[in-house]
Amino acid sequence: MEASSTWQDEGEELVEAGLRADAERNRQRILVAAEEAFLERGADVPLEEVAKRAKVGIGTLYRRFPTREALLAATSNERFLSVAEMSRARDADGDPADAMRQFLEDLAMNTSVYQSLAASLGTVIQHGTPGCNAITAEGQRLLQRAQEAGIVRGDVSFDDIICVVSGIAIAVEKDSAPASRVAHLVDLLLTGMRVR
Amino acid sequence: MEASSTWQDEGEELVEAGLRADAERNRQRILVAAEEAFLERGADVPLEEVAKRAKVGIGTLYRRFPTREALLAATSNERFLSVAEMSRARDADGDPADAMRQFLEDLAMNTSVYQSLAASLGTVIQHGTPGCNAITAEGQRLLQRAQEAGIVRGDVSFDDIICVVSGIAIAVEKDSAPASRVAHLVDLLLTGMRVR
DNA sequence: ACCTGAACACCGTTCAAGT
DNA sequence: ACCTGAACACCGTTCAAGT
Repeated sequence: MEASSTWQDEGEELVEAGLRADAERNRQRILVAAEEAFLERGADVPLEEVAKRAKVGIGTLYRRFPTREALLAATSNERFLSVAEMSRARDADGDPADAMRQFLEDLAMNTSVYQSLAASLGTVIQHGTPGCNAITAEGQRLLQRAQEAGIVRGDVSFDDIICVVSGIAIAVEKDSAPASRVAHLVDLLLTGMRVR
Repeated sequence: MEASSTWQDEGEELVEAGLRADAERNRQRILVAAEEAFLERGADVPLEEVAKRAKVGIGTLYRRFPTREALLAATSNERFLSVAEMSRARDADGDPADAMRQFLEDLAMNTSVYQSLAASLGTVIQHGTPGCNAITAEGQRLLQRAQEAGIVRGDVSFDDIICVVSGIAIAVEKDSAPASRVAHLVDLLLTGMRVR
């Protein structure tokens, strides 16, 4: 998945290596337009509308983002990066269990920013963007540390967690009080993971 | 949701009341065709193909099943009924915790029979068919008994359960070893619900 | 009351022509 | 190398005409 593309961090922006200047400019405009369109109309918004908002031809959009998931992964990139970073910062001086809880709540909340993004979290998370990689790395790190500390059962995998977080995010998309429901469901999951 | 339609149980078959004989015949053929098509091609199969297999006009399909979810609820009806019935039978002489575990595993497995049915479990379950009602009733009964016995936390709702079961079913749809994974994830959920 | 399928609308995806 | 948008394919949904 996107194995051939490489990424460069330039300050806040994510830039794909080796693109001609005009192509990179178009790419950024597509990302901005997609973010807007996803927020207003959900992850199912017609890609034609994204192209129209970005003022590029539909072919250009397909050239950069061959699938809807690739586009979703790209627009989620910054959000995912910040979730991972906040988690790393928190974990330095806090309780591992609290760090895990907060990480999962953040992930679930950030997976329900667009209507119907949650259903494809499992696919999106494997897209190899820096944000996706950061989430995976941080999640696995927290999981391993918690397991070593005996706080989490040994038979729980990161995959299991992603699956249940998807379920939580799906439920929350249709919910009126997202935040408290997320907290409740994450609590359920955490208790489930804890060794008896 | 289908509030105006009434249902009659006639042996194994579910028959909608007040339909002309030819209409009821068509309805049954749509159900058979839909079941086949969903199994072979997933819950996303074009409705035109279902109509073609049933040898009815597409308009007839829309007349009986105004939405895809209504059709999914109808084809899932027998499966859901049998899940609820098996659960009731089991519960009579067994351990309440085991009854709950088996019920959740059955529900998750039967929610992943068609590719991409799981994503709409939350919507489908509210469709008022006998099967959906039976699942809801049985689930709530098991939950209440388990809570009264102090086996399950008091702050868990049936909604919470449906949500996590959806997540499990979604994960399992894409999985190669469904049965064992379902068991593992249900175990996680159950431990989560248990009072500490 | 019910059935049919043509007609319309909408969206995804490709690709020939152009810079 | 990159962009464009017409063209094609496909699917959902409605509705006038028919039994």
